[in-house]
Amino acid sequence: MKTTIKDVALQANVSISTVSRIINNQPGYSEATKEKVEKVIKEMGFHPNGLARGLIHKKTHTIGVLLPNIISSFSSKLLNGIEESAHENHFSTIVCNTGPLGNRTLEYLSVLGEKKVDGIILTSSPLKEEYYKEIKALDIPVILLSSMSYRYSVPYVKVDDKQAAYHAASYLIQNGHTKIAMISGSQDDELAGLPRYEGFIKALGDHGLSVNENIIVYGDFGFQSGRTSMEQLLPFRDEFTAIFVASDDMAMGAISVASEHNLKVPDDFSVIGYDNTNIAEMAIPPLTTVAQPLREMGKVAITKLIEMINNQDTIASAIMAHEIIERKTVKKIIST
Amino acid sequence: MKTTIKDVALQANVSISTVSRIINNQPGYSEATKEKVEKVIKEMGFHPNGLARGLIHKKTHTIGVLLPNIISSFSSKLLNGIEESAHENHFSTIVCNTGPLGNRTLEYLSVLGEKKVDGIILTSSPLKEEYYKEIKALDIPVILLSSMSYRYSVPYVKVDDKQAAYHAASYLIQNGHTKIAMISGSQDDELAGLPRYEGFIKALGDHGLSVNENIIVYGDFGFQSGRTSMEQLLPFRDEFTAIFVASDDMAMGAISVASEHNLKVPDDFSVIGYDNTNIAEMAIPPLTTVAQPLREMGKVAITKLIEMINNQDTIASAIMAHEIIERKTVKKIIST
DNA sequence: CTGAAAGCGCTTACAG
DNA sequence: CTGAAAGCGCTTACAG
Repeated sequence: MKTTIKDVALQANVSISTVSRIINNQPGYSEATKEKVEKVIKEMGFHPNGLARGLIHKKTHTIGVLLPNIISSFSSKLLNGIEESAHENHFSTIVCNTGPLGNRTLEYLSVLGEKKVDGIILTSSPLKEEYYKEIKALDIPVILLSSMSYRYSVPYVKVDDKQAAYHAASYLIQNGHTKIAMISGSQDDELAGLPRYEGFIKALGDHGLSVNENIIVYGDFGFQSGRTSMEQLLPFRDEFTAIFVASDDMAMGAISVASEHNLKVPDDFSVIGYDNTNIAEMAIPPLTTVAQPLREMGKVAITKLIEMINNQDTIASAIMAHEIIERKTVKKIIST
Repeated sequence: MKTTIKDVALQANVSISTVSRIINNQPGYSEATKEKVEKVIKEMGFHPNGLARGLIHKKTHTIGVLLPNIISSFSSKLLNGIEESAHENHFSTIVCNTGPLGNRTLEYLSVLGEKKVDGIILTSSPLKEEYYKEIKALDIPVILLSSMSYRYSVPYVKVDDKQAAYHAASYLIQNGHTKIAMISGSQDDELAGLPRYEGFIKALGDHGLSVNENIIVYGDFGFQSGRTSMEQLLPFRDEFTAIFVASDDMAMGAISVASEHNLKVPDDFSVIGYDNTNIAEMAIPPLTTVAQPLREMGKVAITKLIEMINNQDTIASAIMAHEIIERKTVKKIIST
């Protein structure tokens, strides 16, 4: 039997109210009773029941985080920032792995609703109408992380993917590359696929380069699809000197296929990735890539979410700065 | 204002008790009232309040998971198995990143206590006396994952590290290597440092090989320490043909330093890692390593924990099978 | 088949 | 400074 506030009150010979005041640092007791009660609390190892408190305050100090792929280095870093910042603010975080396509999102939303979380972070996936409706019905503050919605006005924190891709391509161009391939995500993917593709195309255009459709191929951001994408690119080997790859994992896949064909990066061609996951720095040679401040983004999301929880009102979104991390996979080319 | 059971009762013109019976599938109402009430529930979008339920049942259907390093691929895989299996069993999981040395463990234990989680999984860190005491005081079932305790009788699920290390070394020996270096974790680390070291030493002994202290160096399992360890090994370059590295991250560090010195794996020396993290398969060449069934281990931990939650009694521990994943970093040597 | 009442463990006016 | 009572949103005997 866990000891309750009643047990403490009995033992200390005071009322429940008094014990409550003391554990909540509210005025209304003498120093003497305070000491007496605190002694009993120590002795009995009393911890107030969070459920009872939550029931009264309508606050659980718990937030729910929905992630499509908990196992990826990308999600881990976001989660790391979220969890750390949540803990600093005395919030616990419930993780929900919604699956690759976010299939379990609705399920999780419903349990988060019953558990009365104070807020929800939806990461890396589009805000579908059904999600939005459920969240509205639940009447819980939400923030989108590494995602956004044109349709619904929900605050978000993310990087500008189009701009980041634009910079990645520009970086290649500044290093003398004019024939540039791309391994892109699907154009159906409004979050990470399309915008990176568009940024790439725009950079080429702005620098007076033409687009060569032969050397734009599509994967799903995963290692394996990087491999197959590279195989599609191989026949056009002499049409490019560099590749912009929309994820580090795909970049690693591409490089490993190249290496199997005795093609060396960056000597035979340059590569710039996207994400700056752990692998990027461990790769041989270390991968030049576009970094998103993932931990930082997680922290900002929490800060904003808590603000929403405390003052009901809407909050501005944040576009976080990306950065190109120069490592060893892009070679400066002297124009021929 | 969220709608409560009272609102539903009022609207449907029945008592609270009846509504309660209906949402809990308990006998005691006519088909007619059931339909009426369910209609109202839909209309009002009523979801029972989990806090109130938890207060009564003394069950929250929530478990707490303590991880020392949420961001590592190792922890992510464990967490993935845990979360998936928890969700299947209708449990939510609160993640707690205790920090590299588990410094925040006590803090988290206390909040998990207040939140009345039904069970706790402590992963990858030793069960210190203070943790054990707190957990006992909280009176919540615990299971150790990728960890164990000699001192306290707490169920655990892990791999036999000593045996796995023994196999890794034996694998090298079977491939003709007789001069084998090791990059180990600290011998002060009873969980992953000492046992892997011991398994390595025992394998050498059992195969009649002598131990060369020059080529046993110590890191902290991280990429950087793999780099510095390799630098310590370099002066003794001709005293080994293979290295057993106690983590994949360190193996990657070692290989990258080697590559900077124009040493190629496996042509110049072989490497076998430990963990089978994502990087292992993305590496060039892909890393031969010892795999732990991490997702599976997470699932087993949940299964056992839930069993403990339901029938108070103690549970047997599980030693999971490890496996050597043969990839491309170990070369068969023909004895000279 | 249905409802009134007590209770889960707390907090918060209210009264003294 | 202190306590009795009502209430947070439910469930569960108990009575009818």
